Amino acid sequence: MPRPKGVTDKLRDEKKEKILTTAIELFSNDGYHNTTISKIAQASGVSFGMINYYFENKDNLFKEAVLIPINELRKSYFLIQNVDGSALDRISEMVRYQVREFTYNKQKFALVHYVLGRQNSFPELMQELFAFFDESRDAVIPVILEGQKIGELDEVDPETVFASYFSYLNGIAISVFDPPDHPFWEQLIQQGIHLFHPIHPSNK
Amino acid sequence: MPRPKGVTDKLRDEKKEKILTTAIELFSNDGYHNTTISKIAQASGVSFGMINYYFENKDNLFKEAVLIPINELRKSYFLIQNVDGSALDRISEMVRYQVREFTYNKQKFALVHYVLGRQNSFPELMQELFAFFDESRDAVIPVILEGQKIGELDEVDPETVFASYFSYLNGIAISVFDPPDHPFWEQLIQQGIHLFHPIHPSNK
Amino acid sequence: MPRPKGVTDKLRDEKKEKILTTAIELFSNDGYHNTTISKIAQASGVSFGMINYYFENKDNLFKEAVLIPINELRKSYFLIQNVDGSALDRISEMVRYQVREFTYNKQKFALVHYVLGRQNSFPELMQELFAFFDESRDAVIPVILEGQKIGELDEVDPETVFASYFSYLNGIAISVFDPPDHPFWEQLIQQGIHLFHPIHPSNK
Amino acid sequence: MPRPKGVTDKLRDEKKEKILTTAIELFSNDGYHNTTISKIAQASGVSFGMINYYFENKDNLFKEAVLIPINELRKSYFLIQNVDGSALDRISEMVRYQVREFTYNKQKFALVHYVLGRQNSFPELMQELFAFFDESRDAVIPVILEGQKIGELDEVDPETVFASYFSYLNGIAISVFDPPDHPFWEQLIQQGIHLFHPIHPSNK
DNA sequence: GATGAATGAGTGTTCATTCAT
DNA sequence: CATGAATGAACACTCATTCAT
Repeated sequence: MPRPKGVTDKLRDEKKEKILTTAIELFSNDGYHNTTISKIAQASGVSFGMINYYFENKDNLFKEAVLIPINELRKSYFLIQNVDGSALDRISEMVRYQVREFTYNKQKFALVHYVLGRQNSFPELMQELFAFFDESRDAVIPVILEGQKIGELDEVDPETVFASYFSYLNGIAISVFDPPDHPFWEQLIQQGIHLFHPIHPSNK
Repeated sequence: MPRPKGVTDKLRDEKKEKILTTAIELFSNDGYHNTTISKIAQASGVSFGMINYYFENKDNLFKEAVLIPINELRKSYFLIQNVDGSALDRISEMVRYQVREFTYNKQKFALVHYVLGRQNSFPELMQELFAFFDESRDAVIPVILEGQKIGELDEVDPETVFASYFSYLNGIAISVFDPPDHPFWEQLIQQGIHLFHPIHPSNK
Repeated sequence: MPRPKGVTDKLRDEKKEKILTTAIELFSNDGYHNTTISKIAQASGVSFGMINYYFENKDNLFKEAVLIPINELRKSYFLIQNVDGSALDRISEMVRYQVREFTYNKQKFALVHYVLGRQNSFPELMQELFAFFDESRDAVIPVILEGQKIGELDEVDPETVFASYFSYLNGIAISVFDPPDHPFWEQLIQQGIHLFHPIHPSNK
Repeated sequence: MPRPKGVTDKLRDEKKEKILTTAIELFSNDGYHNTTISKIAQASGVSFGMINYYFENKDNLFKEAVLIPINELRKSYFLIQNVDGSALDRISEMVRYQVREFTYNKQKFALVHYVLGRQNSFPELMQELFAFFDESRDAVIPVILEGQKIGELDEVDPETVFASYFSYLNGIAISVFDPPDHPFWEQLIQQGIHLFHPIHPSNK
């Protein structure tokens, strides 16, 4: 008697999940080519035939794997919309949250940077990343404008502010190696906020 | 009659040079594994066998190739020491120069970021990069301190300032895609300087 | 209440039948290796697992599939024994019938020729084909002898005549590509009869 | 010092030749899929890497292999044009030569029949085979017409005669298994000639 | 009986490395 | 020095077969 549909689906999803988690880890540590399908299979406790069974081929697996951190990042940008407080408060909250995210999940985002560095090899994923950038910008710029209006932020071109912050985030992800809870990160958070040109009370 | 020693050496160096230039281009465009030795041979007009003759093996070639942009970056940081003007002037000059460098030679630095993303695969190069970071910091921090002393810069921890600027530079290299001469870059330069906390005359 | 034996058997046979029909089509169009079990399953609307359940393994399925056209051919040769008319009439009838068969079912016989071309791979099926040849010869030669006796056919070695006709049939099956109802086929039928050396009235 | 060009080329051609001969044998005995590249490599005393080096991929090797017997057949048809004697003499000579060829090189032609049976899989080779059929027809039909004109042959549609002879040849290649020098072949040659409708002296 | 998930042997292909010339 | 032919390890992918449910 064949397994009932629901059970199969759940098993399937759990297994896919496990494979993807492992794949993200290996792909970001070792790169696309040094990560073989059988390594992923072994590390995720699945027979290597199943990888192709679930993901069709290695490229597909890679794409699905990269989309996961991209979508997590995606969510993080919208945090700014669902938080109480003034514009600057919300920006600070977002920066703090994202820097932490990037810190604690360095590896995961390494995968995104891998794609950024191999634009020619993954055009579809690049599209996804561009779309992600646009969405993020559209989420953040209104808050910047609001902050400038109420005098919390200096009037600097919001596009520039956002692009520089976005770059900064990516930059610390690839070039800072301090361990997650090091106090240094708090200072990097402050520098991130600083890119938004907050007006200090004493300067008002 | 054998060629005089000097002439042979020069030929040899020119050929190595040519191979390395080509290798940097291919490695950064296509990644380590998609760049085959025979592609490099063909693109640099050198016979296939010579590449191994000159560089021992592919890994060596890659390492030598990556060291070139690293060393160019290295030089660029010391610019700050050989320029006239106040601390802030020198910092501004350096930021402007480096942002331009990163912009015009995006590809070349992509190679460095490739290594940053593959720490496990290239431990020796990582050492090189860490050393480079330290040297750069040691070159820039005295100028920051000087600027703070003479009241050009707000007193923010210099280590933090440098690390954030360094990250910012890398970040724009991987995530900004505007063409080199786009006016947007000027604004990104300003944001770079802003990370050093210059005190605006009006605030003084 | 279990199904009555007869009903189950019938279902089973219908399913096997359906699988075999599909298998013949796919095997002859695409060859043994390009025809996968799951393609057969899908095309015949049977679940993947059932194919192995019914046929044990792929090789068995192939063998059973090839036997079907062989047995159809087998029947066609005996037609000659159950037809009225003179020896030449019966030969003519057989040739016409068989050429048509080969024409209309080119695909089906392609499977037999596939085996003929892969003798080493299917020794058992080759035995079957040799047996078939012998049976066919034994059915046809008496009629040839009869025709020669009554002066309808020239006295040529009946073994030779049969072997050449048999080859001719196979030959047109693999090398003539005109569509089934093309008038050209009638002329090929005449050439088939000609191999039996009929004595034309005018020559008598 | 690199090998002189001529020497390399000769070595290369000899090796390609050896590989092709082996490939023809294996492909015709075992079919496309049961013949692995490493089997070919082993049987021809070449490292398996060389096969891809010389032939790019398995498909190409197969194509080159099939073209060899096709081109040999091609030549054999033109024999008819370069032989002395009456039309019937020349036809007889051709039939004898070709039947022998097919007999002695059964294996080699099996490859051609393999392609004939897998039309969908090898469309380019099918084009080649159709072209070959047309060329052969164009070589033989004038001789048939000549024979009919001078009263050596009965006036039967030359297209039909040629097509039936062509089929006959292919048919004996796939369905007659007597060893090459068996006297039976002589009789099969006679049946081949018979398809051209020679007028026997006694009937004239 | 019936299903399709799971397994892993087998193959084509790529490519770094070696080495004869 | 220079060349490119030769080798074979390594990998992605396919698919027949098994078997739990």
